[in-house]
Amino acid sequence: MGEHLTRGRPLASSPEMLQEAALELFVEQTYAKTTIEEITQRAGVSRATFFNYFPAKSDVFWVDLDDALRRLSGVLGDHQSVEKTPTVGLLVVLQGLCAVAREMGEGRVPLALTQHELMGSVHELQSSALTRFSNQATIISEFLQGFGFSAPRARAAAYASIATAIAATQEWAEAGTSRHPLDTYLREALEPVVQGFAQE
Amino acid sequence: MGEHLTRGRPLASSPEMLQEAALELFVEQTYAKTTIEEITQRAGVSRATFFNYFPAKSDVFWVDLDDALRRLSGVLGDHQSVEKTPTVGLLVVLQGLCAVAREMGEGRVPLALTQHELMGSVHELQSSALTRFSNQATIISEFLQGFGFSAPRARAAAYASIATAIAATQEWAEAGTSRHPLDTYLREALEPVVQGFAQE
DNA sequence: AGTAATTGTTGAACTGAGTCTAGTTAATGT
DNA sequence: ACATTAACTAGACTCAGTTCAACAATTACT
Repeated sequence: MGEHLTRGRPLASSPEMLQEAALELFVEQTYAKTTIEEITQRAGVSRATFFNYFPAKSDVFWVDLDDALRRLSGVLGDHQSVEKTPTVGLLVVLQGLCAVAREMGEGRVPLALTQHELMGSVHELQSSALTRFSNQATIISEFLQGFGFSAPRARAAAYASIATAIAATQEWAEAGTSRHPLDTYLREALEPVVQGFAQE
Repeated sequence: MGEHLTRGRPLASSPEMLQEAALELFVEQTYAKTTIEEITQRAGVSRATFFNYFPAKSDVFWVDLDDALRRLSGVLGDHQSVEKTPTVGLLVVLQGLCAVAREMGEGRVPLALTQHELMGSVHELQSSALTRFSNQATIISEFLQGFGFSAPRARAAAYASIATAIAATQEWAEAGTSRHPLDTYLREALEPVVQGFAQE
């Protein structure tokens, strides 16, 4: 009995536990004033252990969004379409974004989206945000190259799509609770980008 | 004699001096391994003084680009056009970007552009990059609102334009020395964005 | 049962950015 | 001279993130 699924000493915590502890503290006393020490104390582990679960304090901010972005990558990776034209590529990206956005509406909404004002003030969050942008851009850019985009144009289209999606998401976040679902905002904002990069 | 233009103790250094010292060190031993202590030592002032000239170490990386961005803001701010339509607004932004890019070709090229690989690895640079993005986005967004864009669409267009300009600039930087001027890259990359957001 | 291998936890020391403050220095103005 | 202004400096401090060696808890093998 007591058989674990893995070898070695079992984990004393989990990303979820740490995230929960962190979120409570962020709410109580803001992100900036919360130290890793406090987070790990509340979760019942030591400071050093934090870094077994997250590479940086800012990453607890992104757990849910990172999930969503992984799902998006999955959707794009799995996609099998007959017609490999630029237009189709762009539409698949748009559909993927919207699908992920819709799923999110049902589950919990990433902190990174609800608290996006913090991006303006907290350096660590800015840094971690750009990392996400960059990673997604690479994925989408490679995806689009599979649909006949040249490398430069794929990069441009990927950057534009993500940036526009962020703009839309910020509008959505700022609109408060009484608003349309996120994917409506995404579709409306991205329409010109898809149009523009589809031509020719 | 010896009259200064200002009261009080005269400055012992300047942003340019510090930038120069910093650049030498960055080249000699990389950005990450260069400490503020070393930079100020080479410039002949104390560590604390560094923060009289720059809010953060990463800012020495941006001096030239910040200049360029200020010129862009100037161009947009000064602009007086008869026709205040969305299309014109977008074209003015594009022209502004290209003008600034052309001027840059003649002067010194910002470190932030030539060393953009570093953005991938150095947290502080990522953070400072996003700050610039955000500031420019606000400026361009407000500018576009003056041309009949709704606030959400202005934000989307601003984000898309800047992101695409960055994509183009990265292509240009990676193309090495034998390449077309930057503004050619910008025009080509931004054409779809302008097209897309110009349509009604 | 004993022991090796594996994996996670912990404390401790360290680096370096950024903040803050109290005290000093060099200029101008009166 | 002396007051005022503004910059410089040294030092202490906080905290994120890194590194490492010691230790603890589990499974696997014999």
